Amino acid sequence: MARSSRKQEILQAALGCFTEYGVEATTIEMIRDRSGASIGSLYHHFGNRERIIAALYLEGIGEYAARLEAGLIETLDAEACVRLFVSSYIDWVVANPDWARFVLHNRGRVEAGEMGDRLREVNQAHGERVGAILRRHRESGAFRRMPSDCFIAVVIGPCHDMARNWLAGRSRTALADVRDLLADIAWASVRA
Amino acid sequence: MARSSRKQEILQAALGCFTEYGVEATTIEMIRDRSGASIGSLYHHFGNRERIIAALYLEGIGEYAARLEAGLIETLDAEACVRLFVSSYIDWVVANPDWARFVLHNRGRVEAGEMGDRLREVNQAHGERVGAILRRHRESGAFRRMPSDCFIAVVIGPCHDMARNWLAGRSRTALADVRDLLADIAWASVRA
DNA sequence: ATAATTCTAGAAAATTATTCTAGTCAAAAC
DNA sequence: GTTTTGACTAGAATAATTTTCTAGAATTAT
Repeated sequence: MARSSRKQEILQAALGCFTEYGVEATTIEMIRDRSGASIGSLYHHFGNRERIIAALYLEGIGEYAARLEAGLIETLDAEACVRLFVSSYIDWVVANPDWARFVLHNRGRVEAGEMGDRLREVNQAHGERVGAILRRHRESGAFRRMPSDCFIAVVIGPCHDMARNWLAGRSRTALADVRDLLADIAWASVRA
Repeated sequence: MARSSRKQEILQAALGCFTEYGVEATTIEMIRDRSGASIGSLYHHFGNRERIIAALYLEGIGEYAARLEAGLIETLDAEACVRLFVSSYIDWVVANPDWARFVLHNRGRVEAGEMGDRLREVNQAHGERVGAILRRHRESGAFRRMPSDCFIAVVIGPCHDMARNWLAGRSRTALADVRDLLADIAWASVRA
């Protein structure tokens, strides 16, 4: 067995349980069962239940953030930049629905817990890198003037809501089908 | 002691604990302590921990939904209607921050749990009443054509994100100060 | 080969949630 | 005015779940 594969097996088992039964309702025993690991192994790798949740969360947003930043670096045009925000988010959700659902519903839990500081660090670092890229466009006058908090919320907020509904099976519209519409609206909302 | 005041005391105590320590970390014992109730009383009123969470959630969205619907009934103009969505949401969050934070972060938990069906019923009924009001405007051509799922997400999504950030103390901008800006953007995003 | 380290195992202990029995209290029925 | 009924409270007992702990297997480094 490859090194630390057990750790990944546990995380995958946990995500499976969380998706199927909800985070609250899954017990350590269920994760142990599905992963084939022992209690000892589980606690060796993660220390406690909460850190399993936090690890899954951090890995999820990490992958998405990396993708977004990689794309942004190559994108010089303000409009393309805004559209990339929308489309890379939608693409990630469509490609990783279980992970996306978990991440969308558990930020508060992780932030309130012992890994909260760690998460805030990671988010802040990511936010600053993205912010630096956006600042160029803002200063060049490509965007309507508004607080930067608002800018992010306006661009990605509709995607979050739409994804949440789609992931919960509440949406009659396929998420992938509204990618371009949401990108249009996002750009129209923030252009100068 | 007025009838069923104990029940409300327990709910308030629970919300206090959830705000202070997070939902995961608060135990029945902590709620018992803060409310002054006994274990027996707690279980008499709610049956289990999850139903305390669900009751708090349902009461929270209920109050907000009632306010919104009351406003919508008196609003005949399409633009005013969209602005009302934004402003009544922001006003509610500013007036009830703890409750708003709890509701924003625990929808998934309640939906996944035993009260999930009940919540979906309530949400669907609310959605249909609101949808009926919006349909008039849509059919009169006041709105840009888009799936109704998208419409809601575009109007209220930025508010959700902004509120989430503000409630978590991540926002430098006061939420009340961007109410009109968000309403402007919402209307610009959905007008024909 | 052997020492060091990481990892796995599962029983034992601790913590937390829930059930259960025994009541109190206030109002309705008689 | 007492009895009865049902809602409510109490806390001990029980059950479920998480966490700790000790021992040993597997892997890596020396």
